Amino acid sequence: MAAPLEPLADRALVTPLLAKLQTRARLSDQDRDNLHSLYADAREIGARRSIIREGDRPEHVHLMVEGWAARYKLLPDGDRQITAFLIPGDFCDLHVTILGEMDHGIATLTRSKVAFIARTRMEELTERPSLAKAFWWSTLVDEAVLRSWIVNVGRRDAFEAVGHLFCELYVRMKNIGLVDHHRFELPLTQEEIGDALGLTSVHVNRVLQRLRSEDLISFRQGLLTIHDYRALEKASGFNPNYLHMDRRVDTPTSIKP
Amino acid sequence: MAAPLEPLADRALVTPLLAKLQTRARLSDQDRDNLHSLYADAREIGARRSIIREGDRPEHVHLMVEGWAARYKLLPDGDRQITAFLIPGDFCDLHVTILGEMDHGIATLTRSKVAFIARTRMEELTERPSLAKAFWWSTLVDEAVLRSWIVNVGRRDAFEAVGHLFCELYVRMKNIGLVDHHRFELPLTQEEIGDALGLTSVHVNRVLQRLRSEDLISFRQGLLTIHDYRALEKASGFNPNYLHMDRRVDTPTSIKP
DNA sequence: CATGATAATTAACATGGATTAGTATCTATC
DNA sequence: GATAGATACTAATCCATGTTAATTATCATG
Repeated sequence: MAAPLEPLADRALVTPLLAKLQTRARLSDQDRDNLHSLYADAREIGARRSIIREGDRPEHVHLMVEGWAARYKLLPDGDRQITAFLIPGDFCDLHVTILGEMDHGIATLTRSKVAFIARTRMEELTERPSLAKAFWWSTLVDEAVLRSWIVNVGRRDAFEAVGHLFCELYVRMKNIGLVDHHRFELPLTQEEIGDALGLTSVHVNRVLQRLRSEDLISFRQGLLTIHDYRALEKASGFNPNYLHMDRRVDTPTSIKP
Repeated sequence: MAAPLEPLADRALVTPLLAKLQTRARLSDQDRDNLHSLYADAREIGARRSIIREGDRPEHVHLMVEGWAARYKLLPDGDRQITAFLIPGDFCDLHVTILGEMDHGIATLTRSKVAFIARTRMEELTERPSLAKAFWWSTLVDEAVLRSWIVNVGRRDAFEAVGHLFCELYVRMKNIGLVDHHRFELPLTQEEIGDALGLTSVHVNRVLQRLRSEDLISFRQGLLTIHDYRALEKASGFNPNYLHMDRRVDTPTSIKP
């Protein structure tokens, strides 16, 4: 339960999780209080640290508060395939209660803040239909993103795939208020980008050069600027419909991180 | 509501849906009756017919009763990426109520029987916690399968990818009682296999030849026989853990289709 | 500021799978 | 059982991406 005397200021605060869930769901003040209470046990985790491993049966649900993490699977030969990038407001393992055992691992990419939420607390929350529905929506969008990644890896060439990934991350980051003037933190190495798209870091490098030479982006020191979003969208065949946000991407939002 | 005088014989019948959901969930007789009632409005659909298209806001949830279908996305250049094969017992679009608009299409591959279920009926059913949980489990497994496909397309070579797909379909078909002596109906053209794995039909053909020449499979006239499952599993790096079935794959089951 | 660690870049070469263009075989239909 | 349309199979060529490895840039830190 949330503390009884939650200050109003806290209610005004829009966390990434809240921003994300409000994309589609209408949430009451009490829903918001409940969501804020999830941050109670937020822990700092260093960069490149494991959050959960394949085979684990974790006691907690994990929620990204700050920083980036990746969901990945390892192959027998040591290759790694990243299947999702997790940004603030994303749950790492909403499902683990039902599936039992993790079939993949999750690790931070940057120094992060991760909220640990007891499974029972999660179950309490999902008894509220509004929150259950909001979480359900969020899971379904995750699924739609996975489908889109299959297309990216299966049918787009490297140039399109990188462009598409950048468009997706731009929209997702914008949705939680973390884009400023077409610019956002993208703390990924070229190898990590390659591990997400089934490419080598060498080839990712080639593609990035081309994206820069065509004046579509700047990308240095973990900051990505998209100079011409429409052109990038077109060059990569990006259509944001699968992210299921009603808001127009270009509408400025007043979300504060 | 199920008919009040459902004959007992019907209760004994194990449909693919029931077989699948019982993999993990314990279901009461009433749950089963409710599930059987979903088949009330089952319609025949010819091969290669659209079930839903991208952009649709369907009135019904669709459930595969017989036959095969595919979930796919089309690219601007006309390329197609299949993101899932749907077999009996699979829901096509459990999510559409919440996401609103389809971000991909679904079409039959063979002549099929598809149950049409009113959205309101679905909502009634999910008020039963046992069924809500069973559906939730099924959605999460679908998500795990998507992750696995990303690995398949992103990191495995064509030979491994085809082998991996065959292993997955073998386990899924076995789970709903449609495998007989390591042999099951796989009514996919080489082009459809390619569209699922990001390969051309020409290359799929080469891979199939190799799988045959290594005595791993037979595949003709829509029937796949896996001669050496363990070897195929090994050659393709298949690990069934992501399908989250407790049952051992090799345990014979008594399910009748 | 020297030291190492990590990441980005470049280059030379190798290759898996695409492309194209067939031929052969199957299946359905009249 | 003749015909047409799908599907399966084969072969030659090409290119996007992988591989390997060396060089440079960037970053953290004692």
